[in-house]
Amino acid sequence: MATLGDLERSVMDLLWDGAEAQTANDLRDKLAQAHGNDGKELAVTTVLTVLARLEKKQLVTRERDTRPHRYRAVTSREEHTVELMNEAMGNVMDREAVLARFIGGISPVELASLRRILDDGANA
Amino acid sequence: MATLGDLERSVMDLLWDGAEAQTANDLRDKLAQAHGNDGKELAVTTVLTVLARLEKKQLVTRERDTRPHRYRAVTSREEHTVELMNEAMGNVMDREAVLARFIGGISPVELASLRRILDDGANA
DNA sequence: TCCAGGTTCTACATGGCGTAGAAAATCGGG
DNA sequence: CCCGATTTTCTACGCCATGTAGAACCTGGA
Repeated sequence: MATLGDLERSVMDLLWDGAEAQTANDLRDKLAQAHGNDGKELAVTTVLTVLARLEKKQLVTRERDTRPHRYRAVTSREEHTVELMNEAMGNVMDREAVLARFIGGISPVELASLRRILDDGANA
Repeated sequence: MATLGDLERSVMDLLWDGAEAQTANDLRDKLAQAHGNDGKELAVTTVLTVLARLEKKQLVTRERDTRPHRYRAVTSREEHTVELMNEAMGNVMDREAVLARFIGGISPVELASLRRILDDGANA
C-alpha cells in the first residue's frame, strides 16, 4: 500500500528524526542541508505537495489551526517498519518458514535481543 | 528495489505455486482461470513482456535453449519475503525496537514457532 | 520453401512521484 | 479596514513503472 518515493522518504525521515511537529519551511531548509543535496533548495510548494500526499496516505497529519501548519508523522518509524514487514508477509502461506529464514539472516547481537524480548514476554 | 505490480505479482505467485518451470502459455491459461479474472484471457505477448521485466528484476530466469522458453522463479517465495522484510528494516536505527514490535504483533502460534526455531538454532 | 507457433520490438494509456508556478486565503501592521 | 507578505491550495508538466498488446521477426518441421 505505502510505497514511498525518494523525496517522500526523506520527508518522513525528517519528521521521524526531528522535532515533534514541523512546518513546511523547516522541512525545506533541512532538506536543502541534508546529505547529498549540496544545498539545493526545493520550492516550498514542492514540500507542501509531498506533505499533502503523505497525508492522503495517512502517514502524516497536520495542525490546521496554527498558521504555518505543523506536520507530524502519524506512526513511529519502527511502527511503520513493522507494518511494512507484515505487509510483506501478508500473502505468504508458510509464515513459519519465513520467520525461520528471517531469523537465520539476522546478526548474533540481534538474535540475542530477540531471545531477550521473547523471554521478557514470557515473564510478563 | 523490487516493487511488483498486480500482474507481476500474479505471475510470481503462479511460478511459486505451480510446476518448477512453466511456459508463457501455461501462465496465460492459469492467469485466465485465476481468482477474480472471470476467464479473461490476456495476450501471450503481455505475459511475455511481464516475464521479461521480471527477468530484468532478477526474480525470474528462463531456459533459452528449449523452444517454448521455460520460466522459473529465482528465489522461493519465502526467501523473497525475507528480502522484503530486511529491505524494510534497512534504514532503521533501532532494529531491536522493530523486532520487539514485530513480535508483539504476531499470533501466539507463530510465537511458539519462533521460540522453537530459536531453540533449535541454539542446539545446532 | 512456407507455415504455425514462439519471441522480440515497439507502442500507448494510466497512474505515481518530483517539481513548481499561479491563484486564493490569511495574517500582521499601518 | 486595507495592504503587502506569508501560507496554502490548485493545476500542471515531465518522467518512469506497469498493464496491455499489435507488428515484425525467427525457426523447426511438413
